[in-house]
Amino acid sequence: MTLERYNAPEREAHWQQVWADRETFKTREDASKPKYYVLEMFPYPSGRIHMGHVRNYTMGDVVARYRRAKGSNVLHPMGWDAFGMPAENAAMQNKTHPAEWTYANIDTMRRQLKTMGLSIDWSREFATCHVDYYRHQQKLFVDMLAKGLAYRKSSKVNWDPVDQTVLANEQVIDGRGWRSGALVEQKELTQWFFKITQYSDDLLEALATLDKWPEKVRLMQTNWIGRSEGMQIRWALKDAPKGHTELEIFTTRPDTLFGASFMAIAPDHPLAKAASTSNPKLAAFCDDCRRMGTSVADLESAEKQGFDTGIRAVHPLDPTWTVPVYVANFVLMEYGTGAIFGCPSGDQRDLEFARKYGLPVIPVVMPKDGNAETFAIDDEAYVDDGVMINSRFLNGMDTVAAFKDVQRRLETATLGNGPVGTLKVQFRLRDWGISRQRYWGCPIPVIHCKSCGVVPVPDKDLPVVLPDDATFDVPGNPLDRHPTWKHVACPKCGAEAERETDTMDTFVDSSWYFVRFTAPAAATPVDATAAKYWLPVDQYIGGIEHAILHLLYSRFFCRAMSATGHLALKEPFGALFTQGMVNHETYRAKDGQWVTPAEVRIDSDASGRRAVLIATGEPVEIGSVEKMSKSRRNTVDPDDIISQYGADCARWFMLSDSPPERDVEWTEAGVEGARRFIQRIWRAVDEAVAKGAAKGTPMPTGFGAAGEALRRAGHKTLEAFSRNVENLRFNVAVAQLYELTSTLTAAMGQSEDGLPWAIREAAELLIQMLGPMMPHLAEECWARLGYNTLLADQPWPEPDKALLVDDTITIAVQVNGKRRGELTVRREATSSEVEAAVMQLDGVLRALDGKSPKKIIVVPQRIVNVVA
RNA sequence: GCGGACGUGGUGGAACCGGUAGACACACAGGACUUAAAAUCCUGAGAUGGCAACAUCGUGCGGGUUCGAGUCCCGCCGUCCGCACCA
Repeated sequence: MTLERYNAPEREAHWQQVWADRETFKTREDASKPKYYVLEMFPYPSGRIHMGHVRNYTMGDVVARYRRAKGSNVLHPMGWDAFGMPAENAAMQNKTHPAEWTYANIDTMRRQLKTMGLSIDWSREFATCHVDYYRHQQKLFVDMLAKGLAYRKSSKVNWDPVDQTVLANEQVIDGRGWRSGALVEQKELTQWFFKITQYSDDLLEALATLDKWPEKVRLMQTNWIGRSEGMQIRWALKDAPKGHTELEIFTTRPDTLFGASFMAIAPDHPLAKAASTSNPKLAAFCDDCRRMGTSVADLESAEKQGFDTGIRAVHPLDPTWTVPVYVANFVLMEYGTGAIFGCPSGDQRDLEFARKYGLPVIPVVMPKDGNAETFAIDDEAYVDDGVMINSRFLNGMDTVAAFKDVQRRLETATLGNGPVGTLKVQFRLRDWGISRQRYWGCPIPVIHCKSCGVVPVPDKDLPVVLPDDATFDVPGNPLDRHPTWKHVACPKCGAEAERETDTMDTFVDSSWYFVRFTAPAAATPVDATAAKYWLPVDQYIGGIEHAILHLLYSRFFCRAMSATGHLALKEPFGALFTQGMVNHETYRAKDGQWVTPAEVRIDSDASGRRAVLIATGEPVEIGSVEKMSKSRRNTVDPDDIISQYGADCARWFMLSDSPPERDVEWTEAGVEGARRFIQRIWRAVDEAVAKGAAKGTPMPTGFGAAGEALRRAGHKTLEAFSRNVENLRFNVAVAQLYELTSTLTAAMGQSEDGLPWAIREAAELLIQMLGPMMPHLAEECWARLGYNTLLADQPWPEPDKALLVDDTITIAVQVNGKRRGELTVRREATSSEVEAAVMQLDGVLRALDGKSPKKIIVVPQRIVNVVA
């Protein structure tokens, strides 16, 4: 055979050029077609693309190309999540500018992505660090401010006293700053927040409508929002500082009120602060508690600690009963009212606290089948529902009835200015703090004026542009220390004023980029017509690591943008798919150093696999399979793979074997397998051109057995493949193409009237199905099959329904549930026909051993079970 | 601690709604072609016993429902993930 091997790198460059020249993937608004918006989470321009990107964008590209062929008008854009800390860190280390570093990375990564042959409309590309993007984000901010969706409040930050800078949580390692190693302190700063809690209920309830999201993600968001129903109850205080006549707490268990033995308030609670002024020991205790907060690591093991304030609280259901008020380290100011009542018998934390400080433990709920005389609490609280005991008028009720009874009594009782207790829904969700004391982010467009206060930058003065000439040689916020940038006149009164020097969290940038893609050049943040046509995103694909924050913030932004008139949409992503990670074996040399896969050669035989260093032949230890990471040096550079084997090979491997939601292990052997398959397709098409009918030959009137079988295989594969791609079951779809290829190859070894036509048909179907997965090879084969059109422009073939159902079928025959043979019958065979045929089978007769069957269960077209 | 997912050959994984377990691929073994190798093609293979036909066992473990269970139910064991003092 003189057929040359398919030269992937060379042909891939060719087809990428053809697509670019013809603007094949440029999206045009076309109301005559149904729209389909496919989006993969846009990358952070960290330097180079990695295999995770390759997997993510391959999956998205299969969907995009498939939908396009199916007749949808597809939007498949790409951009850059380009603001963020790494650029600023790089600037400090390398004495460059964050913009320079970022744009250089974008150029590299764009070039890399283009070698993947993605069907992306590159004309819509943008980077969030460009003023043409963030100017619109500033407009959104100003509008949210006007609507009360953005506000300022005092909040704690991690403060590095040596570097004099604010640290993100991930920059705090074991309670110390990641650069300076100094002990991190908590510092109060006034910061900007988005009022996401305004939509707590809506964000929670709308999860039910997202039926094309993974159950896991919806559950994670449900837990994150954390809705709980309970009561807010006010207790009168005795011996309290002036002005503190009562204490309000939140509880989900008002039914256990008679089990109360103490009150506990957060160290930051106003009552704690008031009591501290006259009590130095208490003040010292509160300070201790605050320091504990910094080292999140040992929070888990932190012991319950409390301090008796001397204040007493009056039980709301018995004015003669008082309990002590403690400050406790486990009560959070941010949740509920920052105060609780302690019921040790019904809550494990309260129990530990009570045991430590010798407080009473009164059992108030026992299991339904419990004995009130003997039921006691030892070292485990009883937290389940049950029957009330030791609770006066509640005794004998179940917990639900007791809740209602207490609610009725507290709502009618009054204290001070209103009812003692009110029904209340609490959420775990907190407002979203967006202030970052950094340079490389979207400036928050407000001005602080001594007389006018916080003044939003007027629309006519937008955008607030980052100054190019910031310095990065010392820690701290470059915007704040810039000599001129922050000094401006107040837009209201004209007096000297200062710009806000905080920039926005980069999660803000990624909370609406998918909207901007629908009209990336619009003069306003959103083009209403384009947004209405394209949104919501039909299929969003990305990593599970964004299951909570990014997706929740984007859902919030849709609501906020709708409230400010920019959008009319609640949910941004109709369907979500979370893909697994790319893993690789790890290798360690004798000296314990990690070794990269590129430096290692694997030899394997029946006795196992061994790894050696290519350079020296020295043996290398094969370690566990881990997520690709720089620290373990088990990464494979997509550039190397693509330049050596081609993009199609990398794409095909990513889609094969592992289900897309699960982790995939990148292996050299697997890549070799993909490469072999590419050559196999190449040869098969060559053979099909030689042995198949000429292009455009009319269909023969009849086919022999081989032709008929090949046609059925082709159409059945088409039907199943399409279904699997639609359900993103790429690994199964891939297996089907392997199978069809084998069937086609085998058929070409035969000869029969009509078979050449069937061969051409099967080859064409195979190539068309291959199109979304290995687009370059498919174009090449399409041309070889005699077409001068682009495969990328071909409509998706429709299976011939008549070929999907067989006239005769083979079904399994069981005796007592054990398979004893099989039976080939007409598809429409009646149960009695099947029964009769079954009783002729050797295997059945042998298994029956002369006995006659009790009954025969016939499941049409499925199975027969003879019960003896 | 709470919540969730998963557990199938040597490996990755298939198996629609409860109906022939192991598709497809990798690795392996044998064969063909070749002076040889590479490449390619063909064949084999869950385990045990048997020359074979075939039989028995087999989807983490133990029970259950069913004519029939990888799939459904109950109880364990293991692995992974998320949240974590949320009152």
